[in-house]
Amino acid sequence: MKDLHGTKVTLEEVAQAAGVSRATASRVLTSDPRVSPDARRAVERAASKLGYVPNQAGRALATGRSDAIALVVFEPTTLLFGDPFFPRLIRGLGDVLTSRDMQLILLAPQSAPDSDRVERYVAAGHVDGALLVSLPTSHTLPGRLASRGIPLVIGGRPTEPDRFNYVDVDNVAGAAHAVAHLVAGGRRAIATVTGRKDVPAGQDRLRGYQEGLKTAGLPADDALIEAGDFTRDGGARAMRFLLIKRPRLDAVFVASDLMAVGVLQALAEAGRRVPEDVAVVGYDDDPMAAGLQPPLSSVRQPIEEMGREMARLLMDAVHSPDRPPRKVLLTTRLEVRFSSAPVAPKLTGEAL
Amino acid sequence: MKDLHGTKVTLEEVAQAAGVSRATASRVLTSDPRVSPDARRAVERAASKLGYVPNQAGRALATGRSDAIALVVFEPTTLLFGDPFFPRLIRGLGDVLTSRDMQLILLAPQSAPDSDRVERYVAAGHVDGALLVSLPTSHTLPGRLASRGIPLVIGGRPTEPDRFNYVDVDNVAGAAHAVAHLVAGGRRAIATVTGRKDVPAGQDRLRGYQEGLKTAGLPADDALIEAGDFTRDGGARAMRFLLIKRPRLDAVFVASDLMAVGVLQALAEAGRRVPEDVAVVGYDDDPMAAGLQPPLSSVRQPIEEMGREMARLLMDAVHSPDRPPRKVLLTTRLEVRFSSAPVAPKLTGEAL
DNA sequence: CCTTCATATGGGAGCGGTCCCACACTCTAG
DNA sequence: CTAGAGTGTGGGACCGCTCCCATATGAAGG
Repeated sequence: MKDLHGTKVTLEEVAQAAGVSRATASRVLTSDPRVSPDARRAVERAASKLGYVPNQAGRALATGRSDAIALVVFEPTTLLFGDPFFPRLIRGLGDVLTSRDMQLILLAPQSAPDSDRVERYVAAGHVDGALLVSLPTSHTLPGRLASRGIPLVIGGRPTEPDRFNYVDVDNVAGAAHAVAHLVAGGRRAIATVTGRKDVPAGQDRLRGYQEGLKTAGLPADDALIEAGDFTRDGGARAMRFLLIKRPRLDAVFVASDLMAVGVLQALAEAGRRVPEDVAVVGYDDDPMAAGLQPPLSSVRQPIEEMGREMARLLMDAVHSPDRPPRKVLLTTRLEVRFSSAPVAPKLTGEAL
Repeated sequence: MKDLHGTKVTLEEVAQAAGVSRATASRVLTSDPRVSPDARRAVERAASKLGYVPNQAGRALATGRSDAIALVVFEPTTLLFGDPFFPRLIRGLGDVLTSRDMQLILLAPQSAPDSDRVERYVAAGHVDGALLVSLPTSHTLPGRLASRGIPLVIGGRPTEPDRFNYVDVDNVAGAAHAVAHLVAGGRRAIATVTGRKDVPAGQDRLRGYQEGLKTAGLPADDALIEAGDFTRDGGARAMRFLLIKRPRLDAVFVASDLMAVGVLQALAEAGRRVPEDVAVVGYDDDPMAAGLQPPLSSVRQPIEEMGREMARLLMDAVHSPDRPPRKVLLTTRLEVRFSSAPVAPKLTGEAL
C-alpha cells in the first residue's frame, strides 16, 4: 500500500519508527534470540511498513560475507545454453543454496581478459566462494584464487587433484561400462567419437573406452577413434570420418548425447541402420535421448547430485576455510534403449 | 610471483606502501586526473605488487553504486537453457556492458517466492538496475521495483507501455509479413501455432497473423488457430490438432522455430510433404532453422541489437534517473528458405 | 535487603572505500 | 614583492550495517 518512492530506507529509520536502537533492530533482522517479543514485533511491523530491505553493501562490509557464490563456467555462451548439463547442475546447486539463502551468480568467461575479470570479481568479495566447471586442463585460475584464500570447489577432475576440493563422476567406469554393454551385445568393431581432449571428462571417457576394449580382449585401433568437440555437427563430422576409415565398424560409443544426434544423422545419411548395422551408445542421458529415432542408449550421470555435492562442499569450505581439500566421486548408470540392441542371433547359433 | 596467501589487502596498506595518503591512492584507482605522475606510479606499483583488488562492499557503500545490473528472466531453467534467444541477447548486452566494465547478473525466478527474492536482491543494492525479459502479462514486479526507484528496462511490450522503458521487436509486422509471404506463394488455408498467450510476443504474433490474413482478404477461421507453448512437443501436439480440425490446410505460421521442429515432425508423421502439401514459416531464425529438413523459412529478430539497445537504455536510466520512459521498436526480417516455397504453378496456368 | 546473575538494550567502534574541504606549495601577473 | 590562481595532497566525515562492550532492569538467592 504505502510505498516510498525511491527513498532508500535505512535501519536507523526502522529503529526510530519502532522506538528502539539501531542495535536492537539489527538483532531482529539477523534473528538474534536476545530480543524481547515486544521489541521484535515493533521492529518487524516498522520494517514491513517502511518496505525496508537491508543494504547489501553495508552488511557485507560489516560481516565480511556476501551470501553469494559464483558458478564459473568455462564454456562459450552458445554451448552453455545449448547443453542440458547446466540446468540440471544448477537445479542441484539450487536445492542446497536456496535453503541457506545463498545467491548463485553465473559467470562465463569467454576469453583470457574475461578470466582476469572473474578473478577480480571474486577477489573483490562479491562472493564467498566459487564453483569452477568445465575448466580447461591446467588453467591457472584455481591456483590464483586459492592463493588469495578463496574457498573453491571444482566440478570434474582438476589438474592437481590433491590441492582442491572437487566432485567428479567416474567417467572412466561409465565409458568402460558402455563398451562392455556393446561387447555383450555381440559387437566387435567398436568405434568412439571422443569429447574435447582438453577437458578431463573427454580424456576420461576415452580412457574408459580403451579400458573397456582391453577388458573385453579386443584390439586397440586408433582408426576407430575420432575426435569430436561436444557439438552436434562435430559428432556428425567425426562419424563421417569413421565411416570412411573403418566402413565395417558395428558400434560407436559417443562421448555426449548431443554429438550422438549428429552421429545418428551421419549414419542415416550413409544408409546404416541403427541398431541393426551399427549400435550407438551416448553419454549424459539427455532428456531428448529417449525421444530420438531410435531411442538412444546413454550413460546417465547424476548431475543434480553433483550439483548438490558441490554446493555442500563449498558451504563447508566457506565455513571452515582450513579444512584440507576433499573429493567426491559419483557413479554413473547405463540407460539401455533400442539404439544398442544386440545383433540378431545368427541362425546358425546353438540355442533355440 | 609474490602472492599473499589469503590476506585481504586494503587501500590503506597500498597507500602506506606507496608512501601516500589513502585519499591519493584512491584517486589513482578511480582515475582521478588530479594526481602527480610520481604518486600515480608509486601507487600503481604498490597495488600490483600487493595484488590489491578494491573491496566491492566498501566501494559500493561509499558510492551507492554496484557496477552491476541484473538480467531477470521469467522462464523455467530448462527453457532458459534450451532457448537460443538468450545467448544472443546476452551477447548483445555484453557488447555494451563490458566496455563500461559492468557485470551482468542473471536471475531466473522460478516461482512467486523467487520473485520476491529478486525484488529484495535488487532493492538491497546488489545491482544498479534491472533488465526484465519474458515477463508474464501483468506481473507486478516491474511496478514494485519502479516504486523503489530502481532503473528498469523491459524486453518486450509491458502491460503499461507508458510507464516503463522498453525495447521490443515489431512482432505484429513480422508475423503479418510471414503470412503475406505465404499468400504470395499461393497458399490460402493458412493455420498458425501460437506462442504462450500470456506473453506479449505470443499475443502480438497472433495478432500479426490475423492482420496478415485480413490484408490478404482471407477469412478468419478460429479452427486454424492452435495454441502452443514455445516448446517442441507443444508444437507437434498443436499441429496434430490442426490436422484433425482442418485436414486441408496448406500452410502454417509457427510462432517459434523450436515449435516448428515439432510441427515438421508432426507433418512428417501425417505423411504431409513440406513444402509441396504444406508450407511452414517459423519465428526466431534459430541457427538450426537452416539445417532442418527442409530448411525452414523464419522471421529473424535482431536479438543482439535488442540486447544492445536494452543495455544502452538501462545505462541511460541509471545515470539520469529522472528521464521519462523511452521505447525502442526494432524491425524483423524474413529469411526465406525451402519450407515455404510457392505451390507448383497449375499446368493449366497461363504463362509458359 | 543487598549481592549475583541472567537478560534486554543502547552506545559506539569499526568494516573499506570515496570525496569534500582545507592546506601547502608553486607559478604567474600586477 | 605580494596577491591571486592553480595544483597536488592529507585529514576526516560518511555510507549502512554488525557486533563488542557497558549498562539498566528484574529475578533469584543468601
